Amino acid sequence: MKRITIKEIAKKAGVSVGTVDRVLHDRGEVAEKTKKLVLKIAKEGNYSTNVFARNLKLNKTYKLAVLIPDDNEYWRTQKIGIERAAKEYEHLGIQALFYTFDRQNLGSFLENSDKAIKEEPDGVVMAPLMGKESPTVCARLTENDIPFVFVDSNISQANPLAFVGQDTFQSGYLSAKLLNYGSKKGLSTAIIIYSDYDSKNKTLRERINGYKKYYEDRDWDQALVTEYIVENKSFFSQEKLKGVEILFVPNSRAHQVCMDLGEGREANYRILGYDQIQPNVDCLKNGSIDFIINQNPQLQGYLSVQTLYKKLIVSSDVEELNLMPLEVVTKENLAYSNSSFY
Amino acid sequence: MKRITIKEIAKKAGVSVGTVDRVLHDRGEVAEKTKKLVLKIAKEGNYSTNVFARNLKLNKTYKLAVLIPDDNEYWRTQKIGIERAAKEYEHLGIQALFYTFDRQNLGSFLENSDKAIKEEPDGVVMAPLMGKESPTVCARLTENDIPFVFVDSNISQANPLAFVGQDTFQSGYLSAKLLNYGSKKGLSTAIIIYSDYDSKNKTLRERINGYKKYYEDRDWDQALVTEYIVENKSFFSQEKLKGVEILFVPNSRAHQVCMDLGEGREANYRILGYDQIQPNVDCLKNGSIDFIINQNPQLQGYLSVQTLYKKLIVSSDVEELNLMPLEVVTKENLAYSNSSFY
DNA sequence: ACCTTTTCCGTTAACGACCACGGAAATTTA
DNA sequence: TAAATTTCCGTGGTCGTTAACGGAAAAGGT
Repeated sequence: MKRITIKEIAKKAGVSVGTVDRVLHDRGEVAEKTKKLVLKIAKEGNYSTNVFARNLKLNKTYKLAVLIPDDNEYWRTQKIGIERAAKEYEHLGIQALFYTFDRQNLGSFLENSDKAIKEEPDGVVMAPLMGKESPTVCARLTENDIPFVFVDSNISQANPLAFVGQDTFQSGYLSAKLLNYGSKKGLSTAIIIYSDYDSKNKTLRERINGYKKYYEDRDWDQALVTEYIVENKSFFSQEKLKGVEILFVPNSRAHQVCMDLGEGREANYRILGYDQIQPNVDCLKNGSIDFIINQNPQLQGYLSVQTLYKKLIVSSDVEELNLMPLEVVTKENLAYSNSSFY
Repeated sequence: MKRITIKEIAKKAGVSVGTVDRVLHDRGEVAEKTKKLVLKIAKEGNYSTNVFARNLKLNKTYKLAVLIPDDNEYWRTQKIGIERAAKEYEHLGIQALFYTFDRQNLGSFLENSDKAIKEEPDGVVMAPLMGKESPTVCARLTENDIPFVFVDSNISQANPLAFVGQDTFQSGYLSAKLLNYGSKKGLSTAIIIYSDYDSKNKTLRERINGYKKYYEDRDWDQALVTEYIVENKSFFSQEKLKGVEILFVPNSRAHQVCMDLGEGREANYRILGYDQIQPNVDCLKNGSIDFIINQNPQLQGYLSVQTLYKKLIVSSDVEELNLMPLEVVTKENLAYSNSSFY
């Protein structure tokens, strides 16, 4: 079905292309009557702007500000995905500018977000990790009509253009299923949380809740699952893990657990952790970790840019919710979830 | 970094844009000396064609011929992915034309592929399921300079633009890991193959090989794994499955196995199958199937079109190997691998 | 009635690539 | 040497959209 062009609309409406353009862009200076006529004809003719002509004329480079941390492999992988997309869309006018911040340092977040906004970007990719301050930044973006996409974490009230990430609660639920496979009454579980910044994380909480819900749904003894806040490795030399069969590590520190356990003791437990980072991969390979749930950080980064590309350049509708699959990584499918981008 | 335009090249070289254009398109009618000069300047200026200007001028709709089966939910889901991508890229000039064929009927494949090629498509998405005849079709496409992308199965010798699918061998290997979780010496396994057309499948064979390799790598007793060709449900009333702990169904028929077992007997086995089709999903939900390995058919379809879009319209490099993750689906992450596109 | 302001609309020149057309200069042929 | 080719190259129009600019007509002001 052929689309009508501005010129054709102009002819049908008996006006000039300038007028049609003013109507379609709501630039004013056109009588109500002609406006209605033009809109009617445009609709009937199935008008949609010609992406090629539009961008050729505008000849614009779209600046995307990327507001994420850069302090570990997970975020560096996100960055790689973003850079990959940016490169791919480079000659279509996409340009990514990074404003990496330090999660421990609120000032660094505020400073960088401020710098980012001052640059007047056309779109923003951000990780809304700062519970209180992120909404403020989003408010400023909304005010300036700058579309923004969340990666990793979501704050749906902030009304982002899209969210790219994972369902954390469900990932905990799935973890319980995997780890308890073959058991009829549930296995004794220690949830290991190192007492660093990650322990206050909202994501962490939801994963744990998901895990516990699995036991609840099966009427298994809730006492089987215990949370431990670990200060240092001396924890593991105590007798706390006696009788425990499962170690559930709801963040990327599973490799740390293996190391701190020492002396091949990790073979006594079923262990599941998060994020396919190198130290975890090593543990998967040598068999000390059984499962890793991967969040596909590279794909997240890639999709966040792709979403903004679609919005800004192609002006097409975008998926508001891009949930990454709960990707189960084991020693056996490691190579493939690694080599494959998707 | 700004890219040089044709006009700028012309100016620098002291020739007209027409000449530059002839050089860049190798249309001849230009002296060797000027040709070299133009190419040098183009290279130095980091020239690449402006996608917007190019497509505006050409104003072309690219016909993509899609040569796949349509006989089950898996392929219909592939089709949905393709349609989704086609719709998304519609106003960029992409148009998908379907030539669905019947896998049982060689004539239908030949007829449809012939029809497809006669339409002179700009690109082709195909499932090379016909071992002997697919290469012939590919040869014709190569002859006519029509790029083609394989989905689901690969024949790398045919030199496709890209392959979108899964690593079948590894998926079998992973299946063995999941099903034997918690066991130290391997569990007794029956591989169930219904004696229909699927049984001759190459994909099927590779999955089984992967499964067996897992036992081999662990020095488990190979006799633990037995293949059964099943004619009909009477098989299950015999005593063949006595002592068997695992049922590995290397295709999408796991639901059939559950049904044919009957009387809740499926609860006695650990069962894994392939493809997240509705009957399998139902079995996952009621707990009769433990794991499904999903091949992400919708994503496959989507990516195959996206690949051709990149090649034809954006003229960018494309990923030659797009391996889908070995997505493990359980009752617990079902909703999410369902609702999520990626 | 005349001047000023506002409202409304048409004209036009890009954006970069593409290619048909024609024509000058160089080369070959008669 | 003139005519006929061949080689090589420039011109100009087009794709659809955008937006600056200017101008006519209508409305308002004195």
